[in-house]
Amino acid sequence: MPSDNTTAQTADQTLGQLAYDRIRADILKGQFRPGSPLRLQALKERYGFSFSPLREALNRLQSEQLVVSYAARGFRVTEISTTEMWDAIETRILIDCEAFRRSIRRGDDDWEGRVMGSFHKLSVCFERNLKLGREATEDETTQLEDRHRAFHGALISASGSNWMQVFSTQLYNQTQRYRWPYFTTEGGNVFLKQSYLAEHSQIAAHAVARREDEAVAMMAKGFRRTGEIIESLLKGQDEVARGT
Amino acid sequence: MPSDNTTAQTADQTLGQLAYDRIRADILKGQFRPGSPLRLQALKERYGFSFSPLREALNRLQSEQLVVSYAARGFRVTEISTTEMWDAIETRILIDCEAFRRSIRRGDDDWEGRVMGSFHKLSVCFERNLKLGREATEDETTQLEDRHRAFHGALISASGSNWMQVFSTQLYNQTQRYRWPYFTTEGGNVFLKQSYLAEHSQIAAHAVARREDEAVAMMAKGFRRTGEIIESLLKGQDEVARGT
DNA sequence: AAATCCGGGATTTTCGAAAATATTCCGGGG
DNA sequence: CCCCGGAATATTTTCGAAAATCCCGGATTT
Repeated sequence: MPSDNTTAQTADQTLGQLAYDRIRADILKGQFRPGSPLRLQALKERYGFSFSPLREALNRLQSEQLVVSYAARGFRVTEISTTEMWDAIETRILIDCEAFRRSIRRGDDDWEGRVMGSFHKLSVCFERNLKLGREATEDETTQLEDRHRAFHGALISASGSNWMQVFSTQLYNQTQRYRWPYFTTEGGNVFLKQSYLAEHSQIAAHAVARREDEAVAMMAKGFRRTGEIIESLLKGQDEVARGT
Repeated sequence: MPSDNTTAQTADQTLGQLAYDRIRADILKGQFRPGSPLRLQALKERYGFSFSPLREALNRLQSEQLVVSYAARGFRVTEISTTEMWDAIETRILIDCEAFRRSIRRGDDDWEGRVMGSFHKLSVCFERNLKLGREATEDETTQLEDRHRAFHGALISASGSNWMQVFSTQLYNQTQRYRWPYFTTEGGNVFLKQSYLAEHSQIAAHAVARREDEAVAMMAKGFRRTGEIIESLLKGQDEVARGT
């Protein structure tokens, strides 16, 4: 059922921007299978936008490597693979760690405020989802994911580099594609463990204490650990699928 | 006078792709002043494409930070500034040097072939333009620029990282915006000097000899030197403009 | 049997105009 | 004289349909 866009257009949101936001969110949450075609008719029925704003969105997503386009054959969701994941992770380590290092050197009180503030919000949400006693709803999971993103954004927010910011966001989006499926498995969110929160807490502490090397090393280690966990889960899944 | 697009569409080029290529090339060559609005009517008259392919192109360029869009107020060419330039350069150093290092470690004979081959083509073109005895035409300058780009692409072509490739290209585009104006000044191409060619020659030599640290250090130094030259030229230009 | 060559339907891409939105200009009031 | 509405104009955004292209299946040829 298409949503109602007639009332939208509040503020400065064009339909194209709205379509972009929604399709991107859906790709990041795996609503479209990697590699599957994004047919305009289907998107029109799903979202209620007409072709123009949809194409606008898809073209932007193409530049961000979330979709690929084939001349006169339309768009597809970009494939995922372990190799691609590690490329995104290692490149993110390169970018984020450098941006983090610079932020630790240059960050002022405002930066410290953003780091501790966003950590607090992450922490509160984390504990809340942890104590639910049931599966988290999509909204609850989305909120946690958003706060996690905001925290990492805050860490590097005093780097002074626009480009690192842009690239970091792009890579965060990519890696979210790999993480999200495991937020919503039967056994609950794989990453919803005290050890994860503790790790983030230590990163924040190192950051504001200006322990550059410790902070950066811990960040890199965290990224790699996440990659390893996902890799092992992916592998297990493959074996199940293959019946081995 | 709009160009004739009726015969185009050879191979798998859509009009949108064509528009993207041409507008991007024109932005990189400073055909549109930084900060100036890109009006659809004007673009339509200039290129002969209708709105849809033009918007398609602009949306893609937006994601690459070559244009900025304002909701319901259209698109503008992204501004340039010394700060922005240094951000692009320093970020490119981060990306390209790491990708270069990995290529030096992992590159096989094919990679060496690409490095030496593309250097040769650059070198030939360089010498040719140097001996012209007159101002280079736009085509001659474009050829030199393309081969310079190809050489830097070859250097990092064995990094094994897609993402670094993508980011490197994006940053190369950005920095070209700053370099191109000085390819075509009255006194001739500022960068058309033997010392520049010699530097690139040494980088290639270090690369195939697998002298990792020397190669990478020289690359970083080259990027920074270019930045300094442009900065001083920009400053001088400002003073002229201001009449000091 | 494999390869090639059509049609028909599905899909994307492009167009031109309508709708929505911004910008400019002008006259009136403070 | 300057500031504020408000119509007229310019521009962007969106729509729906036409044109171009692709895809699938069946018939024909080798």
